[in-house]
Amino acid sequence: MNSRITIDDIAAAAGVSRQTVTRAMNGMPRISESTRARVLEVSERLGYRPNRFAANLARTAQVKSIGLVVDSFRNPYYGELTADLLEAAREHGWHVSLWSREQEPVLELLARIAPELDVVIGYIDEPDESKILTAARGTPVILVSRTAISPSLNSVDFDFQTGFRRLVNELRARGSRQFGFLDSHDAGTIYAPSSRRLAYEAVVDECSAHAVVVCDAPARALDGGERGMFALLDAFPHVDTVLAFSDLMAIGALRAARTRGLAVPADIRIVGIDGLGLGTVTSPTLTSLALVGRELTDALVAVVEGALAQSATATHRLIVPDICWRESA
Amino acid sequence: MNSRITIDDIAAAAGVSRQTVTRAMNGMPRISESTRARVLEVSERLGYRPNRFAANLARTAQVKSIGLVVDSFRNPYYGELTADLLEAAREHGWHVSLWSREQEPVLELLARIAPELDVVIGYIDEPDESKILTAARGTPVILVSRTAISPSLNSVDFDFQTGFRRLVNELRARGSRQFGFLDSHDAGTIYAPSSRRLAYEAVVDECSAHAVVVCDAPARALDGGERGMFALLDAFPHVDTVLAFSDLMAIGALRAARTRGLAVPADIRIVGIDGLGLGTVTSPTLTSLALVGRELTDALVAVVEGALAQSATATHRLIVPDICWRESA
DNA sequence: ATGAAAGCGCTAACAA
DNA sequence: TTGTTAGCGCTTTCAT
Repeated sequence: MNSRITIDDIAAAAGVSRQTVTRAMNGMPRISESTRARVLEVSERLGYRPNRFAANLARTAQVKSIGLVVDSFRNPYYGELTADLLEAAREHGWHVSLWSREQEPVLELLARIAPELDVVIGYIDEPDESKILTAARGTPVILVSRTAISPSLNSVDFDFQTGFRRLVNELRARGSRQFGFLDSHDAGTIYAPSSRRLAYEAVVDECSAHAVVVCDAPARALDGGERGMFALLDAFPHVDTVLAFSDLMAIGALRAARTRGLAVPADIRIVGIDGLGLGTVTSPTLTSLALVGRELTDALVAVVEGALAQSATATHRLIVPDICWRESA
Repeated sequence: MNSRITIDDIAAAAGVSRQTVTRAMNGMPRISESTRARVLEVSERLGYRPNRFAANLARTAQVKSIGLVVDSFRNPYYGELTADLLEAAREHGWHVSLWSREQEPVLELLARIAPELDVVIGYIDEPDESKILTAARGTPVILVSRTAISPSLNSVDFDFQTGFRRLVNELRARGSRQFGFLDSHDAGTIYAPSSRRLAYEAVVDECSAHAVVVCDAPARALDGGERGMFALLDAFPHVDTVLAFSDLMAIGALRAARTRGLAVPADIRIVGIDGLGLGTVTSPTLTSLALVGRELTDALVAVVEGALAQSATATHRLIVPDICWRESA
């Protein structure tokens, strides 16, 4: 908004007061059509562009601006989530700005953007909640895909255990006996079992032996899923059903199975997590535990509303992922 | 920035002037460490959050804010582009906000967001340039994937003809003789050959007969690519090389070829357009004419800089897409 | 239908 | 090192 020419220039040029210019520019009432037309003509001719900071400063009802922090937009999961959130935000008149953690430590990013925002929704991999709160400097934060402990942090988390239980029951009904899980491991970090793996193990332990392989690759690496699947097939050849940390890893696993000459789902069942549209275009199409979608978006909206309302207590939502049955299982 | 408590509250509570609070909050010099600590402590305790509009209004050097308008974040092409642009913008200190055309007519969207932005980069499918200019209301616009005619519109376009010529020459050297093209057709619009198709035809006409099939599906529909490929194989069984409008359509074509029992690239070569990372995880991996990447990002940055400089004349860039050779051709 | 006055909350320049 | 004085450009009262 580098406008050198201001509302006063237009007012002078049109021979009216600033308020009249405001009325004309913002389509307000109490102005005659003729003066409105004249003012608009002048402002057009002079290339007037209102200063948004001045406008918002003076305005009483300010547009709420919410930030979404994701791992990377290269990951289609976040693309789909973003599209959903953008849609919901438009209905609520919120302004959404998007940020990825690819280039910058998350706490630095948070400290940088928080002052500009009314709420931050974030996939934030910082274990220390107090550090997150410090970085956010008073801006409400909504943690996604984890449950906040601190009373000042909102969160939206997934109930993987219930989701997995339903999934495993269904799979067993379809003949699955020996389960395997492909976990993700971000390079450069110390491996800790993901909450997805833990939930899987809790569920599977109840009924049968199972196998777990940790892929030395981030969730979005399809080749990581492929390599992990090879390792899993080598180590546990009896496995007949594989759950992967993400849809992308599952797609990699799909490739590995084909390379090994295994038919999916006849020889081995493969299930992803995410529920991406992408899973509809693989062959076979990918069965998945759906994370993105209406339910997640609705939960985010609800928690954002709570945070905007300045409510003293944090809001939390727990989502049970739905099974999205397709061909691969 | 719904802060009920202002800088004055902090100043009063800390027993200093507003200026001192500003210095403390913004890490400015000319303040003792002790007072800074005290002010920060007070502001923390009171939950003070500076009003960004007031700050930016008073500030001389305002953060430039550039908007990116894309079709949909569900399309991985825009995900990759977004990730690249975000990275570049961070280096330049620009603020990027992202918008998709999924929910709103592009001219309305433009009119709504332009006043908030210093530059708009957009994939805008409105043929009438004057309407775009009117909607933008003075905010510089950079059209992507088309060349602007108007002297007030910037643009970054792709030189498909040169790209295709190189591609076709290489493919012919590898044995391709009968080419086919899979064009995209957005539902609900009157079909007009895409610039990609026209460039392809201009190149292929020079050397051989060829086939074109129009998919009744948007560029991002993989199943559209699949259906189109079936149609193409039915109508032109002699075709040995297929170029698709996008990588996603090419991936659909890959599936169709497999369904028909055709080996890729042995029986038929398939080439996409986009150069997505996604093409590395198909089987076979997808050869593609790369659009996203360093070259596009650099061009966008250059044109944004031109637009921010308020230069009277619009900036234009023409990019020759590079061939990204993988297994499918 | 139009205008005058009074800020919105902050930072910049200049003093002290 | 700290405080004082002026605005930044716009929208809101409230008059007229």
